Amino acid sequence: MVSCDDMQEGLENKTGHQCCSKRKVKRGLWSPDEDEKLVKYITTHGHGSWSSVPKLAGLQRCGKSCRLRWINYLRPDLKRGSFTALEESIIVEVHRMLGNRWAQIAKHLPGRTDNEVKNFWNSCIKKKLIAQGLDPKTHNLLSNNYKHNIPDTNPSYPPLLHKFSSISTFEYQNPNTQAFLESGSNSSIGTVPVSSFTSRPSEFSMLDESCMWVGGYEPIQSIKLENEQTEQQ
DNA sequence: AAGGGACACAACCGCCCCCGA
DNA sequence: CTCGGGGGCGGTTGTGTCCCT
Repeated sequence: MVSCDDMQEGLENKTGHQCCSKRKVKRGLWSPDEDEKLVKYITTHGHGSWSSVPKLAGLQRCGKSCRLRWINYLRPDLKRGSFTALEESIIVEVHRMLGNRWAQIAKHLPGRTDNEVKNFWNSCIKKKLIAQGLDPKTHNLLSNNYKHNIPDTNPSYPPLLHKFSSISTFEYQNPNTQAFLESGSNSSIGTVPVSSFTSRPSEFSMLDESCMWVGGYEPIQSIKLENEQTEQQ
């Protein structure tokens, strides 16, 4: 049996990152002791240059490995646990607009990492979309021939969308906020500046000018909605 | 109880971009 | 302008766990 470290020893100077090519680095799962060292160092000093973190923190790891461990697992502001229906709907909607730009998508989900979103997409959402007869890449309908081979195993899909039966007022600090209007099962039918948003669509989602999701969490703008309800599309 | 398939999640790889020398 | 290093990102693989047979 060849251990990961043994294999790595042979490969060390051929592959891997340049930042760790000069040092013997450990790979694989992080031990609680390593986690503790990394957390202790970063909370005390900040990460600064990641390439120097392992040395200064007393770790035999690559700087990139430290960065990844911190960002994906050790960061104190991480939200653990299952994705909520709202988070899922945000992922689907943003993915439809941006594609596989996981880091961008993750920015719409405070406390979630790009890796987490990517894993959730690949292990869960992708299958749900396919089961619904939707192409997970384009979000368009798949061909009938393809759909016929897909079992109807996910009657609960599509994900929950916020549905507003009426809108009384919008109060925006930022007039550039965009509303992405939805109509039935169609994709977004257009974007309009919210300041001129006078119709009352039953379903919509909004992004501000920096593409931050407005409806998903603590709103940037003050939005007053009447008769808000959440239901299956 | 054992084994093997499915699944979720952690971690790594390799490429690209940016920035400073 | 060019080059090299650092960091960010998406794709992929590895590993542990659960569940079914």
